Amino acid sequence: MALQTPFARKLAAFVALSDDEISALDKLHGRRKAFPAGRDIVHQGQVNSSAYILAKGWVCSYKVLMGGTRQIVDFQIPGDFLGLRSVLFRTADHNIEPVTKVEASEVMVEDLLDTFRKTPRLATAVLWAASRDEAMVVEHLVGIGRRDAKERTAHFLLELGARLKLVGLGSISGYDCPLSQYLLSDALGMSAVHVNRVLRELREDGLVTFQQGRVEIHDLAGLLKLADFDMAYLDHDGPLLK
Amino acid sequence: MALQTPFARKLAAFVALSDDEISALDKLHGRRKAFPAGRDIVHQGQVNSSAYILAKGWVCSYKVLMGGTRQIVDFQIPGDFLGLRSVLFRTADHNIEPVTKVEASEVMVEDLLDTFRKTPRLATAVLWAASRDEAMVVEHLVGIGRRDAKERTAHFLLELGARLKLVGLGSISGYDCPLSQYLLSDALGMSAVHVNRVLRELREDGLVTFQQGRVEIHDLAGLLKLADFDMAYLDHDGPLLK
DNA sequence: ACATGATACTGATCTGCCTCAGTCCTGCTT
DNA sequence: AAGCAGGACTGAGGCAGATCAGTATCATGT
Repeated sequence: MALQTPFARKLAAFVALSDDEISALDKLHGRRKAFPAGRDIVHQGQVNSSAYILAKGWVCSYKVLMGGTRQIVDFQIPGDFLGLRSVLFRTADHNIEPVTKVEASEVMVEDLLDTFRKTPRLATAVLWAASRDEAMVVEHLVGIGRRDAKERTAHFLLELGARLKLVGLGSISGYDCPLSQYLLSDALGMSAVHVNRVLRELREDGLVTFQQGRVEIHDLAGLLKLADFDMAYLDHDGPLLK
Repeated sequence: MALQTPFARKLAAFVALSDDEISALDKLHGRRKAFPAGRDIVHQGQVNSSAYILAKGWVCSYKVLMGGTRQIVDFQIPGDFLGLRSVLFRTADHNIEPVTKVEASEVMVEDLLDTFRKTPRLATAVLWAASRDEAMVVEHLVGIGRRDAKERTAHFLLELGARLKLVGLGSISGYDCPLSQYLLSDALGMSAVHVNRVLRELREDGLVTFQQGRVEIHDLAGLLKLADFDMAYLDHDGPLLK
């Protein structure tokens, strides 16, 4: 059976999926819903929210704190699972906001737990996918904690490129990116003003340009070196679970 | 059947465990090993490392970057799972270093995957535990990205207290803490010098003292307010999965 | 044709935190 | 008892990045 969805394709990188498992995954996809850009799909504190599998468009997950400032934890792109934690914890611990117009399949909690019961290998696969997401958050943590603004920005652009390439939405030399400098600043933990200056510096150094919604990587080697980028945490060679 | 280990106690917060499941969990605990403080249990890039369930002592997980600086991602205390990602990814993406003398039970990969296959509810439970860890990492990310040094330190001390209380190693008013100011600085993403100044400020404000390995919380309300602390991500009211 | 609102971009000033360069104290080694 | 290492602690000076206060450009709607 062919791998239909980007989500199945992602899981297949870890667990060699049987036909039964693939069809169980397909059944997981519930009603397809559309969301406009800007209005939250899930918000902090919401109980019994749904989970989704993202089919089209970009979203970001973020947390708000007292001062009104927010920290974007990660962006999600097609094939990514949304709101798994919100479901497992019953109450959402973060907001999810569409960056662009978005289409996503709803996943019902009971269906999810039921699928785990009937096809335990899929539970392991989802655990793997969640661990991969955690690895990404850890990488952001390290970036914000110990990389300076320029390295951090470079790293971010490289990571995004690598992720998009894995789902067929970009190449090593460039990709379309709907993020504003404000969104970038909320994700990178710096001011929008500074994001702007850093992007100018990267441009002047001949490393990357990010203009009109398009990222072009001009000097990959230089960028990799600046960012100390190691994509081990995104890339694995073949399914672990046969 | 009684819940023997802190690990089982933690999982029971999410999944109501049957006798069969509890004994499956117990069988997961392999050889008990001891490690001296300071020498890494697992290091970045190591392949086929084991996972462990921490029984005694504290460890930290950290990543090193080019400049030789490191970022501590989290500390683990008894009952926590160590190196799950290293196992699922086949190669470790971070280091694990004992902060004190440590005892831990080794978990073999095959046993783990086997347990998931035979008792799928345990797979869901481990997924939940992993998600809880991710929630903690997310909270650190937000802290480093958007909280200033004082708020961040306050938040850290509160979180540690809450976690220790859950496993019976401390109370709301204080706990023993074997961390040096250097370790703190690596975790909080600031210099040791600054950690020292911030701790002094917190002490002078009458909020907390951290001296001679002991944290005493003197003004809980004030500290909670300063840190904008919300323990929803650590605390859940009863098992989700009956 | 003219407001309105996003987003990109810039210069000037201010500040939180880092770095350097120490001191003091305690416990360990020889 | 001296010597030494690790950790807590302090002051002075510097800098990365924040904040403030704009301008320029483009796409909306009216």
